[in-house]
Amino acid sequence: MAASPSLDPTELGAYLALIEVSSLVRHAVEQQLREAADLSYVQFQLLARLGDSPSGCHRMTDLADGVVYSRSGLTYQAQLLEQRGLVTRAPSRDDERSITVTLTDDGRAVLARTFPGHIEVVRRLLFDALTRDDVEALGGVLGRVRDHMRATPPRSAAPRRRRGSGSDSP
Amino acid sequence: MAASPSLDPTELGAYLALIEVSSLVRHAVEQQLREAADLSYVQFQLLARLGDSPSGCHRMTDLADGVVYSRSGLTYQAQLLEQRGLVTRAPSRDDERSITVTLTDDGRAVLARTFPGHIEVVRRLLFDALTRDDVEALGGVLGRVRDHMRATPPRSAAPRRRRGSGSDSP
DNA sequence: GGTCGTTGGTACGAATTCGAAGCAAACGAG
DNA sequence: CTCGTTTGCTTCGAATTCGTACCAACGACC
Repeated sequence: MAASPSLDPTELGAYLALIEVSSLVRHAVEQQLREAADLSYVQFQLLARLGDSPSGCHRMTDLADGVVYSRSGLTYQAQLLEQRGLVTRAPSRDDERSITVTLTDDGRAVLARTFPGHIEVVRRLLFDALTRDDVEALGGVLGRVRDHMRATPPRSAAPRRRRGSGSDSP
Repeated sequence: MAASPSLDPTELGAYLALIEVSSLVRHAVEQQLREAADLSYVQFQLLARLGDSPSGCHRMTDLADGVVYSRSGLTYQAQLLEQRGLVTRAPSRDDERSITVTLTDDGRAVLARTFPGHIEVVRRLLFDALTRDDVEALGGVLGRVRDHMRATPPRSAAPRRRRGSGSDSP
């Protein structure tokens, strides 16, 4: 283990700014969404992801992994969305244990109705202070980080069991 | 109001990457902190902020605003930290209704013990994929955004009352 | 074709989170 | 000085969140 894997002031500053900015954005967006469509941020993210998909559907696990959420939490949210008629849940044909979540027309409508306001808040908060170059730099760097994080380490859902000592053998 | 304040693909990508990266970092860090010191992320942030302060103390409200947390949530967390002896709470001398939260020696010790591991995770996740220039660009841009967000709009704690119709007069 | 380990999802309980309501101290105008 | 307003914090109830335990379906292997 490294004795002092300390961060430069620059790195520390970047990290703190990242957390602070994302918290503030989240907070603001959350209020806007709640007020405009009575959706939590996760719910909106789920709808957005489904709307983005060509098929308009996804497996539960992929959704949970995508929005970085616990599986049980996703079950809860999916139930809520289903009760409101914004999504449908049905077992997959390929894999009997998979549940396929599909965006309904109502869901798509809500998404379409909510998106502009959401975007507006984000633009005002995030991009009004930035130049074109800033935005490109930001996107580039964060994209690289995302790829890095999604590649190597444990995914959103940690491996099911956690054996005491070192070697978990296949 | 703008008819379509839509975001470029570039902007949208940057926004999504920001949310995704921050979520992943938060998630990873949270697990590490829980495991290493049985601290939630907020708790750690609070300790860190107090440790950063020259006086080692802050008002409740300033802490809540700093970490972007509800006031009631902060009360809860502060109680928890106080029970564990990591902070002290005492009414302020200047202002009888303010509570001053102060880091104890134990708290400082826990912070010192926990910091390296925390930093290590952040470095591995966030900075191992980045060049020096990347880090500087990231910090610069995000710093600018933070200043922008902290400046203009509603702070973490929304104004107390929200009158029905238009004119709230001073 | 049976068995073991893995994966996808759900129920349950415990802990957290937030907003609204409430209370007391401080401030400002008259 | 006194009243109305604002600010700082806590309590309360309701909703969310997560981890863990659990069940069912899949897959590999013998």
